[in-house]
Amino acid sequence: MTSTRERIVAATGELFRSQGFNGTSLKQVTEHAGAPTGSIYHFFPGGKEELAAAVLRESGLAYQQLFEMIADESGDIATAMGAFFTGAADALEETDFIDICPIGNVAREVASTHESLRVATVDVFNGWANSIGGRLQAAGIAESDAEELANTIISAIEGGFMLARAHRSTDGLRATGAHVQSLVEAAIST
Amino acid sequence: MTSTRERIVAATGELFRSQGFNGTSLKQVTEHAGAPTGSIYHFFPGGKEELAAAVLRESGLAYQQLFEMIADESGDIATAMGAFFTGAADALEETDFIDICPIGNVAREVASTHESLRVATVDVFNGWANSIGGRLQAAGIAESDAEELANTIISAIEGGFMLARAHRSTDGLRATGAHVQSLVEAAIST
DNA sequence: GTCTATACCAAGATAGAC
DNA sequence: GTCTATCTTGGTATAGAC
Repeated sequence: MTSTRERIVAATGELFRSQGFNGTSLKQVTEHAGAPTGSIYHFFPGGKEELAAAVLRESGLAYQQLFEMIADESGDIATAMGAFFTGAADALEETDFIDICPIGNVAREVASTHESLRVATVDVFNGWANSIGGRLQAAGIAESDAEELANTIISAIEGGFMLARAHRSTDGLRATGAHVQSLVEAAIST
Repeated sequence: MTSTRERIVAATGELFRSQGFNGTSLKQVTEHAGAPTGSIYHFFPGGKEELAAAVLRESGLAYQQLFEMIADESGDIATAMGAFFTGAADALEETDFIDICPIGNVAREVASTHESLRVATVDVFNGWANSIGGRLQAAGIAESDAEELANTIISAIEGGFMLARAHRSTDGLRATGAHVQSLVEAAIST
């Protein structure tokens, strides 16, 4: 029993994963969501841009919660990061290399063209950085170092997703996960 | 005295940097290049997709040559990587955050939708990986380790570009450059 | 709040004169 | 090989009945 709004947001997120922002038409959204054209403008009067902002913020939060869950289960942050990469790699393989962060897919498309969406992606990235950075600080890393390391980790994740989708292989992504894990371990032990 | 073909490719590359593949229209290309519509189809009978493939391959090669030049000047590969990140960060700031790798901009847009362009991005990434990996091997790192590290470096570069454009700040990119440099130093010293 | 029809415009691509 | 005019399609967005 999902609401029309939820179906529209979910369908847009899925399409963003495989086609990005400019590559996704609202017609495709309505078809996948099983909703009429008018519903998009009923729930999102600002049209495509407002819909996209909602998709970015909501799926960004979902990924953050996923990370928090993995971090809670893993005990220490270094192995948690490794587990996050492994889980993402598995998900990619299982979905023929499309089930991947829609935020990163859209971020470079809109950074210079849609200011409201650029801001939405930054807000999401900052939320992730706070989440990861907090865990790093809890492991004994100084605040400014933790912040920088968190940003590097996010860079490696998003860049790793890019290479994995291009190569249609997760080998590099898994190796990058191991590199990130060792980087975190080194930062904690110093 | 640039040829029409060169102007078209250059204009498309610039537009890809700020708007990506789907966000760039052929009309914009002709306007920026000062060329008529027909010229695009004269030089690139395959239309937008063939033009894009040429842009990706040619600018990919240009970045590879830029890296080789920096690596030659820097002496050791670890400081070369740091210099590459710093140079990219400077270029970003000087151009209001648009002068950035068009390949990475386009890669995630086309990976699941335009097979010929996906292949073009992979070829470019492999060229970079060989270039960086060769330098790492020359510094004494084993072949398979060098290959994996090269891919992680490329991930960090492309992901770092993404965050820098979203944040409109190069602080994170510079910090990531330092992290990459230390990762390379650690790999060499073991 | 749901749905259909449609307005309006920009996209990629093509034809054919020069 | 250059350029203009145009075809066709598909895009976003809106109007208005129900």
